Formats: sequence, C-alpha cells, structure tokens
Amino acid sequence: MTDRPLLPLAGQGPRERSDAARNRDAVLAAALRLVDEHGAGAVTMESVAEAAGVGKGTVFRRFESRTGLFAAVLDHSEARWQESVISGPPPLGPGAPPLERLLAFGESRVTRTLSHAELFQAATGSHRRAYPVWSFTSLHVQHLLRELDVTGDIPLLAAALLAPLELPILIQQVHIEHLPLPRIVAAWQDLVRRVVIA
Amino acid sequence: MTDRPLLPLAGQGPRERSDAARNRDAVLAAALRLVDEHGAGAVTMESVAEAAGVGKGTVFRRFESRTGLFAAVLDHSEARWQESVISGPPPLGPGAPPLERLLAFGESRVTRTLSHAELFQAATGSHRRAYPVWSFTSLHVQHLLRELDVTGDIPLLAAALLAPLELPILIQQVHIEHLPLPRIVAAWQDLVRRVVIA
DNA sequence: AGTTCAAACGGACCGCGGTCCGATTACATT
DNA sequence: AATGTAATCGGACCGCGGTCCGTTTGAACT
Repeated sequence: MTDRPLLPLAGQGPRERSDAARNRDAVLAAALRLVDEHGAGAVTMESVAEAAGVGKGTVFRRFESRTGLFAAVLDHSEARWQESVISGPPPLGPGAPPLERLLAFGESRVTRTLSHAELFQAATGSHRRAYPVWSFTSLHVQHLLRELDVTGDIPLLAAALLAPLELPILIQQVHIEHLPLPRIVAAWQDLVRRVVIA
Repeated sequence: MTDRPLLPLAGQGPRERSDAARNRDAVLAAALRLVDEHGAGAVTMESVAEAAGVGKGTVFRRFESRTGLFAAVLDHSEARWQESVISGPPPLGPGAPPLERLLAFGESRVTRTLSHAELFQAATGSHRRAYPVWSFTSLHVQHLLRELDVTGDIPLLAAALLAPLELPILIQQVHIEHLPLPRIVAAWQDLVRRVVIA
C-alpha cells in the first residue's frame, strides 16, 4: 500500500509522522474497499473516514478533496492497466508494429474507461485533471506517433487523439446517442489512420 | 425572453399556467443578470431565486438543476455566436470555401469557449451534456465535412474533431501546461487538414 | 360568482463536500 | 525521563445543491 513517493521527491521536508502515514494508508485502503463494494458514486467522504477510523478532516488533509481521493484510488487500478500496455502481450503491449499497438490502445482504453466510468467521473474534479493518469496515456501515444514517423506537433496531436476517448464524450455517444461500441472504436481507429498516413 | 418552445412540442399537454411562465422568465432574467455581474461561479441557486423573487423550489422545478439553469443561460449567449457561424461574414460564415470555414470555426470556438469558461463549466453537469449547444456545433462540422467530400463515419468524425475543443482539454493545455493559444489552434487546424485530405 | 382541482409555489429540511480550530500526539533535544 | 513544539487529529460547523410537502392559486366548468 505504501508506494509513495509517486514523484521521487527530493527527500528533505521534515519527515512524515508515523501516525500520518498509517492514517493515509488506512484511508486509502478503506476507500478502495468501499468503492468496489458500493461503487464510487455511493461512497461519501464521511463514510471513508469512518471506515478508516479517522476524522473527516484527516481524509481531506491527506487527499485534498473528493476528487483527489478518488484519483488516488483510480491510480491504483490504472497501474495494472499501464502494466499491460507497457509490458503485456501484443498487440497492446510491445512486439506488434506501432500502428497496431495504437489501434489496440484505443480499443482497450475505451473499454477500460467505460467499465470504470463511475470511478473516472469521481476522480475528475471540475478542476485539475488527474495528472499521473493523464500523462501516461499521453506519453504512450506520443511515443507511438514518433515511432510511426508522424511529423508535426506530437504532444498536441496526441492530446487530440485522446480527447475523443474521454469519459464525457463516450458517455454521450454510448448512453445518450446509443451508438454501438464497435462503431465508436472503428471510427477512432479510422481517425488514427488518417492522422498517421498523412 | 419568452422564446419557448425550443422544440416545436406538439402543443397538447395542458397549457402552462401564466404564473409559471412569468416566473420562468423572471428566473432566467435574474440568472442572466447575476451571471454577468458576478460570474457564473459565484451565483448560487438561492441567490437567483431571491433575485427573481421566487422560492428556491420554483427555480429547481423550472430548470431541474444548477446545470440546467446555466445551460439555459448559456443557450442565450450561444445564440448570437451561432448566428455569426450561420450567417455572419466569411471565413466563419458562409461564402468562404468549406475548409477555410472549418479552420475558422476551430479558432472561433476555442476563443469563445475559453472566454466563457466559467459559464461552460457551470452548464456542464457531471451528467447529461447540454444537448442544444452540443448538437449545433456537431451538425455544423458534419455539414462542412460533407461539403469537403470526406468519406467515413461523419457524425463520429465530427465528434472526434470537436472533442479537443472541449473546455476541460483546453483548460489543461492553457492553464496547466501553459501552451500558447496560437499553437493549440494551429495543432487543431493541422489535425483537420490531415482528416480532410486523407 | 361559486366550486373544484390539478398545478405551481416556497421555504423548511436534508446530506454532502469542505473548513476551522482547540485538543492531542509524535518526535527531537536535553 | 522530562520538555518543547510543530504537525496531526477529529468533529463541530458552514454553505450549497437538491427534495419534500403543506399551502396557495390559476383557470375550466357550472
């Protein structure tokens, strides 16, 4: 559980107190359990605090906001998925040609996002986008685009390809316009081919 | 102010009571005023109710939720912008070749979205995307793509082009990554060219 | 005008996210 | 072990979005 520090953190600020560390782990564990027991939408900050045996203030001090807490929870499950992208079997993982990997990435990302929809929603505050999660997908797509010898503004091109895979857009298409998933995936892959071929 | 019905509405449900209509107009007017006086973020539902001289319950009955109310407010100002797209001067309006119109559309959309950021944010609930606003931009882009003889899944292609222009993505790029606006616009236009040329 | 009733009203009420601050406690120093 | 102190703790508290329900009111009918 204690997998800090996410960023190397030039270890110099006065070390963290042991009770603080223990409490953070307890809160995160409680949140993790409650989320998969009742779904992210039904988990309140107070219920997490209670389940962790701490006060509400402690939860907020450690995770800043509801968004922050759920971002931490999300990170946890993202890790496994990132693993499969980085070192899993092809075509998602390494070993397949870059274009195939990119196409597989899209499909995988869509299904993953939709299957953890509630959690993604809870982890996406109206403010700051969850940085670690975001940056991994971005860097991966950038990497593949470069391997494909795509020219131009790679970071922004990657962002443009990722944007249609964001939860709100998928929600709209799947739950409001009732478009079938395969069609959505196919359209995204078509987009990718156009961008890459050019 | 009374510009109902947005959808023709096969006028048959028992007609709306006069006090209801009056109150809806009062609420919308109050919201409009408060928003541009204090900014959308600082306007509470209760303050709108008070300013309109009605109870809070009335505001919610008419507009469903905070998101709904602000969507109505947004519609108001969107109308003028849509006007300039439909019948304003080229290259945004008709008269210019479709590709130029599309490129101009992107730039215009980006600046508009960012300049009304607060309002867009308030009008975008965690649920349902504001339908009228969304569908106009979508239909317009679809229209231009067809004029450009683009083949493929036009509705989803349009959605993919619009996705990177959504507020959360722009916020990320402008306020967190500190990318200059012209670069963002240029990258989007590059994307469009790739899609169209292919 | 009087009667009726569905619809609209409005403000008390609820739950949740988030803040605050006095009490508590881990750790360093002597 | 005793002391100092800065960080942590936790729960009372706040404001806001949203709901509920007893009361009022517009309008159709007689």
